[in-house]
Amino acid sequence: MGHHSCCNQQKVKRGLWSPEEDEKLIRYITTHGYGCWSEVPEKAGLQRCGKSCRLRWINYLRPDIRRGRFTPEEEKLIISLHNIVGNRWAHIASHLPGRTDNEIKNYWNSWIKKKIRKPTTPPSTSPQSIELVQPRFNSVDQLDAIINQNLSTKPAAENIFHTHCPIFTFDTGAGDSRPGSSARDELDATTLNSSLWNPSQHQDQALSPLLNFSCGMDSTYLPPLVDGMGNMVPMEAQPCCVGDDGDTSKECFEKQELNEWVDSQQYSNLLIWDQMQGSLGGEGLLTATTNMDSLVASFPSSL
DNA sequence: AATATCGACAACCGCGGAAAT
DNA sequence: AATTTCCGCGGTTGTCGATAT
Repeated sequence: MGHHSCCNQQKVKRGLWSPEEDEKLIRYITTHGYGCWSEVPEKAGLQRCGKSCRLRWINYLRPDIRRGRFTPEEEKLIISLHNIVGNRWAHIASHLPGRTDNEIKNYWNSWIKKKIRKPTTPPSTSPQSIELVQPRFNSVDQLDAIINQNLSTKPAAENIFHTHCPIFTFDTGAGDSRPGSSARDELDATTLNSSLWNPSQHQDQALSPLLNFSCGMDSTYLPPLVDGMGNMVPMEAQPCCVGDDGDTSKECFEKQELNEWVDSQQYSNLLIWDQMQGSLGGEGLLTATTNMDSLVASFPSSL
């Protein structure tokens, strides 16, 4: 009974690692590599269970670990990813080189505490980073459900970026989506700028599709436009999710540009949600979701 | 000045599923 | 084919110096 625990040896040390233990583990892993954690303790001369060794190496000792405070870019990415995939820390960490799931999880939890501590903080005094996590339009639960369902029905999908469901944000034109700006330049440099998707078709810059998670992101976060065989898949043959970064989208919405754009698209499925409150304090689409809700509600349950 | 609380970080635990036997 | 072992993940607790009471 209870023998399934990994730490059932007689002499198992627990708690914080000493420098000597670190030394032993580093020496062993750097010379032998790792493949079987369960045999590491014995071979490295450590009174630990393999699980503890793995954790220590992955989260602290491995050479390519990245330390220090999160950069603003990393924070934004964490928030954006969490908005979509929730508490999938390992998945989020996979998009932040050198960061571990544990670190991100700790960071998020302490952040949430901060947020809960002062639920009614005046905007003038609240840090911007806290404003950024103010979500989002009221059907986000539906969004999560749809995305989760989509993930679970695609066996090869490791994460959302490896599904056949591209996710885009579009900026509404106040800033980086202007022609010649960095975001547009970045867009043009990606595979999105192909015969399948021509940004120049969208003369209204307010509706130009951008990379995931607002402006300035690395192109590696682009969802693939290939199927499982490596063949290009026409955009209109794929389900598509579109998000907005929120800065000036209310204005866009009021001008009906968004609805017109949506109507003009040929995606088999189109989902729109408000990704986060804009950095400029814009109210985003979450304040005008009449069409959002109907869009979501009209989704085929198979998606 | 002593103690309680906080916050950032480190580590542990059980679980589900993969891999091995 | 069934059972055991192992691995990775996410929730949770532990540690300890800093800060507040």
